[in-house]
Amino acid sequence: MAVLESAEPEDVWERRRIQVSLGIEQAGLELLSERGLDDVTVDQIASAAGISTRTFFRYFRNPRDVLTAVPLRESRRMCQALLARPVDESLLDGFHAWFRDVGHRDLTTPNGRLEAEALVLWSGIVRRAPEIIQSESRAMSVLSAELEEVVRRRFSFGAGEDEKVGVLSAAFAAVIWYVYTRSLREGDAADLSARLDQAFDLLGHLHSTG
Amino acid sequence: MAVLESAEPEDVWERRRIQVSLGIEQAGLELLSERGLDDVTVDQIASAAGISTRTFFRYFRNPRDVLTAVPLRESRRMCQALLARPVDESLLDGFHAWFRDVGHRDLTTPNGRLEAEALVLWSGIVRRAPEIIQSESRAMSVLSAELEEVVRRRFSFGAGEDEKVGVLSAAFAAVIWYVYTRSLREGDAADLSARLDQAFDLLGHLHSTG
DNA sequence: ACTGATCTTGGCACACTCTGCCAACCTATG
DNA sequence: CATAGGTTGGCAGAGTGTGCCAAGATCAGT
Repeated sequence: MAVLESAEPEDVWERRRIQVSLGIEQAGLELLSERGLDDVTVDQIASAAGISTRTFFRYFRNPRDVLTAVPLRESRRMCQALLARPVDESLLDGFHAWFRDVGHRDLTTPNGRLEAEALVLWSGIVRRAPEIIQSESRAMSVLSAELEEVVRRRFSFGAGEDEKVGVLSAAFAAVIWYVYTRSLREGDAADLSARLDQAFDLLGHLHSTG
Repeated sequence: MAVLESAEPEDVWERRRIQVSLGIEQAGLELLSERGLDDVTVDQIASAAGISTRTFFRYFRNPRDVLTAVPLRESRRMCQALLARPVDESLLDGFHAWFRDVGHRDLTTPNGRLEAEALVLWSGIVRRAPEIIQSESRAMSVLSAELEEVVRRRFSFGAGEDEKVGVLSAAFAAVIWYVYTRSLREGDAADLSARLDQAFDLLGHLHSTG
């Protein structure tokens, strides 16, 4: 399965910014992973990434945003992947495909490797400190907004149905996020697929349960 | 010694803390309302509330948390109200009742008035700066957790069905939050009820839409 | 190459955030 | 009052975050 490649930046400046950003992310995630969110300073991340403190703040607002950058990127990628899939495929199958392929991402490029490693580090941090999930819920909020375009197409909603699209996207995002983070805490990768099925089945039969 | 006072409504220290907290909230919300989140310092809130900066940090971590305290309290109250309702009532009817009664809260007590005023100020702030909603999404995450007890009872879920409870609570919280904040931005109070009906109807017929 | 337009960077100054510590103070209860 | 349990304000100090500016990188067009 072809992995979505971020548009090749023609611009040298853009490429450099991505490079620096990923460097900060890697250094930051490693520090966060070994010391915890409250015991890592910006100075530490900056010097580990080989940049000045001043420059750190040009890329991230604080160490927590380094953490949140990971689910934010995953959300964006997932929605892009969903948009590239056939519109008559069920949304659930789309999610299945994404979570199945997530381990198969393109590791031949340096950035691909860095992003894969970032996801692993993020997962470990969240697994060891589940209370962080709440502060990461901004990512779910963004996922909800990004899902709207996907939902609009899959369900063939028209122009005047923005609110329906929003409601469904919010519900899907919440369920996806809940199941994903719960699997992270107490399951293995294989669980995720079954849990997703169960969750969507439950949601799809709401009329009969209450 | 610490056994007998459990029946006591509130001891003096607790009452005082609530008083101070509401004072900070009121002063903070007024400042946030007129100046915006980025132009209010802790010093300003503290002196407006008549306390020291040091004391502010004993009640809130930062000005933003003053804002988030409002939806957090509303969530808690709503879940408490839902738990007090008949278990055979539909959840949607429970929500309707809550949002209908929210304007009828007890204004005969000083704290009741302060809380009502806080909600009005919060609504105004969110309406004028909708981008704040994302940072308030932590409140939705908490709502999801608090709804679990309600969902467990309403749907008569058993001991081994925690994940189902979590999924439904997450979905309901997301939908409630979406509809509520959307109504806030572009509707009037009467809209909320109809929008809720529409949203739950949509959710209840997921099996037929996709 | 040279020049200028454009962009990024690091260092500095400065205001603000947040916590540990401690002496002072309030409120019971005996 | 004496004592215990609790809250408060001030202060020191580390850390956060931004405006500003000089220095350096990149890449036209000349």
